[in-house]
Amino acid sequence: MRVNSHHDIRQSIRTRIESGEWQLGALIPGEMALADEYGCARTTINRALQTLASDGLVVRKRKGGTRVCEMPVRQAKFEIPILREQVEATGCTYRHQIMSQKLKTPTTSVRTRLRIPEDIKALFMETIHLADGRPFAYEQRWVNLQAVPDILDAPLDKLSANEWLVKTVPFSSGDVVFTAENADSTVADALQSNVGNAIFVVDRTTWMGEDFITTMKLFYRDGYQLYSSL
Amino acid sequence: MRVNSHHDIRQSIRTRIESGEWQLGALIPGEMALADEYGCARTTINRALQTLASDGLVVRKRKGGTRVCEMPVRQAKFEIPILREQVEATGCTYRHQIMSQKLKTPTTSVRTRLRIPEDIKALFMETIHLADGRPFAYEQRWVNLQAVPDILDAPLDKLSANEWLVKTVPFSSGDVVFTAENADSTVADALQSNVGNAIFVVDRTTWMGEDFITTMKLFYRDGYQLYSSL
DNA sequence: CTGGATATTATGTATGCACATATTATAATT
DNA sequence: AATTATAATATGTGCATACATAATATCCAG
Repeated sequence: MRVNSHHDIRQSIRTRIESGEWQLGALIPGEMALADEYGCARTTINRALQTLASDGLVVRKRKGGTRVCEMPVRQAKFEIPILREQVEATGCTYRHQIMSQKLKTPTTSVRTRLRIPEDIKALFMETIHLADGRPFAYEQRWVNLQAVPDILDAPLDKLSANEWLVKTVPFSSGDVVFTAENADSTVADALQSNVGNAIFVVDRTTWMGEDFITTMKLFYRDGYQLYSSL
Repeated sequence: MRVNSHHDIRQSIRTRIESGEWQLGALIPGEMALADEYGCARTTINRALQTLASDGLVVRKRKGGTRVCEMPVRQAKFEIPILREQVEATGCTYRHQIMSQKLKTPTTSVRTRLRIPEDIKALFMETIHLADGRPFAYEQRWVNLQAVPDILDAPLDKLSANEWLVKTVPFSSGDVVFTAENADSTVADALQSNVGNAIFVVDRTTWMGEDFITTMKLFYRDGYQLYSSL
């Protein structure tokens, strides 16, 4: 078994940090010293430490040396899956149903988010995503037609707007806001739930470079849980 | 300006991918070819590509070459801050108040989560976290005393259990579940809210190696938003 | 004592080289 | 034709080296 791979060394150093061998914020030995200790080249240690740094476990500074991160930031990470995949992952059959789809003048808030001029219309659509025929999530979406005019020709009954956009504009950036809201009658109706029920809501805006593409609000069915680990 | 750092090259390749120069799933030139094109060593290209791979932008396979990721996974990432910091980041003054704190026999569900034997008690506490004197979040927490007996000696009125645990067991792992719940009378009371209001809830369990340390449920005040970007 | 030039130091990065390893393509064998 | 060796190939990794860069320490002049 190779024992001098940057991989092994990284794991070893990680363990030593987590075991408390070096306190929070403490300076750990320099690359030369570690290379000596592990019997490898400085390059290898460097690589291991750089990885640990990008993982947020240590902080490195030229001349200052490497020290254990003072306040190890707990980062939760999770994937934002396409709804189809999210549903199919639970073993259910996915289907979606477009409730409405029309060109409308966006509200001021949407206009601001998507940087749409005042007199321009945008595509508004409501979709229900179903798992085994039961409502899984209700989606309200605005699409900026100036950014993606082609969506009007897309077969949105086959492929959800979400999927079409992911395929068409794969490398967009975005932001996400999670909230809890009480269902109003529209949402309760769409999800076959009751008015007032607590609904997990995801609000997402997506852009690519200068083009603001879409903003949507996703209301998950009662009891939905978003799981993550840290 | 240096133009041959792996950093620059990585950015360049990233841009070329995002611009669509190489389609989704397409094979991109080999390391040798790119090294030639950029006029640098293969090592440098290798490093740039490895970073891109760990970012999930490309997939690399020995002999298979490097290709643009078929299904670029959207990953949202966010930090789980200490409540004090979260409150102070909004410019408010943080204070917390312990409502109750006692040794109790945990419920079956908690016993399972924390791997506590049947006849052993655990520490249960309720805390209200305040921002400028107004309720910000209500916390229900169980602490496994077999894992961290010292918490009984901690000045929990000065330092919240959360902070004490982070300082004492800094490198623990955990999982997190986000949900929306309707406030019951206990929660509504603690948050000075109304029964039935939609509450954003975070449920978290933390362990370190084999030791299960704590599990807690955090009820945020009305209108709380968790923000993230992708 | 203070400000600023200078040396020192730990990490950052690029390179050439050698070899390892996984995977595919091809050839040899049954 | 199917199976099994073998070669070819792109990436993975380690090393020695050289130089770059940022931050600190030191020393010297005023």
